Amino acid sequence: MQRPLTPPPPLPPPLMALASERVLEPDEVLFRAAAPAAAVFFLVSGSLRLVRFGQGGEEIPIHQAHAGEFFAEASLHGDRYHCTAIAAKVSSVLVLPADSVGRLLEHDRAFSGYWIETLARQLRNSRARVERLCLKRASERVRHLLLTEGIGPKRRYELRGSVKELALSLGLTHEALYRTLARMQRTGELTREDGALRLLP
Amino acid sequence: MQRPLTPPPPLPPPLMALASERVLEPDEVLFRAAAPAAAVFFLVSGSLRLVRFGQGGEEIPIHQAHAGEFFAEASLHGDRYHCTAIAAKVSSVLVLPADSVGRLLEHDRAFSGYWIETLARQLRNSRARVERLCLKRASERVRHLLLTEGIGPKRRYELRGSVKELALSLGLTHEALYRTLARMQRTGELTREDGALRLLP
DNA sequence: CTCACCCTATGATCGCGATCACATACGGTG
DNA sequence: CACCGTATGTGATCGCGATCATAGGGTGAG
Repeated sequence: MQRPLTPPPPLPPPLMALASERVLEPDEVLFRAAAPAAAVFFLVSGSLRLVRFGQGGEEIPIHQAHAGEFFAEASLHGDRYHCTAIAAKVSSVLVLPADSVGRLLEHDRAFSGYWIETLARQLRNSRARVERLCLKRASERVRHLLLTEGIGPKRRYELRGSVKELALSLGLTHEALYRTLARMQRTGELTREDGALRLLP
Repeated sequence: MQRPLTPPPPLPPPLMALASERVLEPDEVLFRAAAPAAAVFFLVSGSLRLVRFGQGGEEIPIHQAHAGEFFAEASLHGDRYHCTAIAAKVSSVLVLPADSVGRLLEHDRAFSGYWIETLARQLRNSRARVERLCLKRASERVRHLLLTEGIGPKRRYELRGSVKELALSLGLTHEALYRTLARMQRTGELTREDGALRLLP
């Protein structure tokens, strides 16, 4: 049972004033690549896949959005979405019209500061992921994940969603990740308890 | 002879007013991880490696900064550098004290808009790189690079720096990249002319 | 010039992760 | 209840990229 019950952080009131909520069913498409970029979104609950389609029509996963995250922030500066957003489960999103948010950015100094911090945090996360994906061995990627995202001296990492999803975000197949986790447990580098990973040495 | 002679884009005047220039010799360290984050930087010419050090003391490359890019933008929000910056060749950087830039962000609306666009562009680039690194095969990464970064219908990609550096940023060894480029040329997917790659689909 | 150094490039081998296959457990649905 | 879909594992095999080795070429220093 996956019920963390962590409410997403509240948004600034001026932003909430622009928002309308939309509930998505699994596999429902929120927007499609190349469609006019009309809005920025905030995921209240559930999760979405942001994907592109390869020349063979296969899905290329770009990002997995989790509760409490903005996505499609590029709508503020580009005029087209560059990926397709598909709900992975029942999800609730806040729709924030791009033009309204743009006006808010220009006139509300506190909000532009908030937005800069949001972008900077996402940039940090994305850079950390690049660093992780440049590591060659699966065990190194897992260790890096725990070292950079883990909490406390034991580097506890609560995994949101399934191990399969984690494997995807680590650039591994789920088989490779299962095996790597099992091997790291056997060698005593790692423990798993309910839905969390923890480093030992 | 690697002399693109593309001058970096000019910075906004209020930012230039805060800047002081510093010239680095090859292998000179600009800042070290965990040192107090005193400044944001802009690379005028040359290139730098942003690295961390693994538990074995080996360099883990995080980013290669090129002329015309900001780096260590996180200095505005964190109080420590989270990586070490080392000049890869003779380089010229603009030093932008974090507290001054922070004040500028609070008071200069045009500049905060500029900064938001800068962060958003970097976030897009970083996300594209994540997407690229999640591809399994080397040829797919090269194709993805040309499709997303290439210019014009022929997807021309001018490579800045050496093939070895490109291999690093693609998460490959240089041997693998050399071989992949050679194979793609043999199969007619790709051409190389002086310092550029071009797709031939 | 010679020498040192690095980039470029390719060959040979190895190991890790991808891939295919299969078993089990769990949760929801009719 | 039976049935289905999905997540969780594990085994067997294969292919690709990592790794080690080697060689030519270009450049700068002395």
